Amino acid sequence: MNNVTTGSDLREIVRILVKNLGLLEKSEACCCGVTLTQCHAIVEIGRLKEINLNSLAELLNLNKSTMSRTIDNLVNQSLVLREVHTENRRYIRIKLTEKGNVIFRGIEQSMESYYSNVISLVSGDKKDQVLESLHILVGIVKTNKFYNINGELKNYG
Amino acid sequence: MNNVTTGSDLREIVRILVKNLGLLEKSEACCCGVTLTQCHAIVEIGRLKEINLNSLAELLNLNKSTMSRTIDNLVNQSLVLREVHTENRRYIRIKLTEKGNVIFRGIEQSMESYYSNVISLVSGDKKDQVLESLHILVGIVKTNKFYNINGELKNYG
DNA sequence: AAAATGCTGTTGCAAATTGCAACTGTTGTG
DNA sequence: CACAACAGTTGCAATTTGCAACAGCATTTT
Repeated sequence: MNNVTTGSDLREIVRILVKNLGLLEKSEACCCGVTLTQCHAIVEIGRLKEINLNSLAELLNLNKSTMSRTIDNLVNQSLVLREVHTENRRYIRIKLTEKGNVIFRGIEQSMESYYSNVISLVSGDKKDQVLESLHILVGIVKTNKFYNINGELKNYG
Repeated sequence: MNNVTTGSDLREIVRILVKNLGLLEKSEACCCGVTLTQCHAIVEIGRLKEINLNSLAELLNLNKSTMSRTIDNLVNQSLVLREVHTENRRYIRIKLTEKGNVIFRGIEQSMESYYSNVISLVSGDKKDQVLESLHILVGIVKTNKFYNINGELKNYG
């Protein structure tokens, strides 16, 4: 496997990965009676234990109005608690309810189980290599900038 | 980097990859005045030169009604040609117009350029390893099945 | 040949998602 | 105190999406 002169190979395999994992996430969301965005929100809130609206919107790359309504829905489903921050009343604290936590742990567990399975299918002598490679890619992708067709700079920090 | 006992690491880095690359795709779409779905459609049509509606819908994991309307929009933008298949008049042939091809080539080129850049940032002695690793993962992910929280089997063929 | 079945694609409809802009209420600054 | 800046919410309109019913064509059955 030599002479990597273009990005085509890389693009192709990343395409497949993203597509399959996108489907996986979608399925993961549907199974709990929440939408994909709601699912992402639950995971982020669950990980951070508590967050405010703007931060969550930024994390999920959504408009704050969209985020606000998404939280509405999660509150209505009793999955999320929204309370005014006592020290600065402009902010709200968004947390998971116990019911929300159940969903969250369920998602985490089945994701963990899925990825464990994937790793277990990598032959033993390649596991470290695979993980290292992904780390390398993440390091690059996280800090890399992207120029689109129109020459506009898109930054993905 | 040893003792990979769980899928957590893998999940985390894949998460970041998918998130960043999702953004990339989104940006790529917006820049041409087409939506994300339309952009995906253009790429698939461009690659296959010609395709029918159901196949395209399956490829993009969309309902055929959604697909039909997406094609409507692309036809209205003069990016896509829709004509009845002469041999079997149930089918339609979906192709790119010359204008659509310009967009298509633009997308392909800037994607290629982006991924070339990523690959070029991988240190020389790791390039082969990184590509091999991704191939390994794709092989697994493509054929792997996934059980969600409810124990329902989700198949990603 | 006629009828029945199955397939491809389209449309009516309703629900959900999303972003922009304007707004309310809160905090910090000059 | 007035004013600007900020966090979040809501009105609105556009878009997207899937389900179900439908029309047209092709293949199979009778």
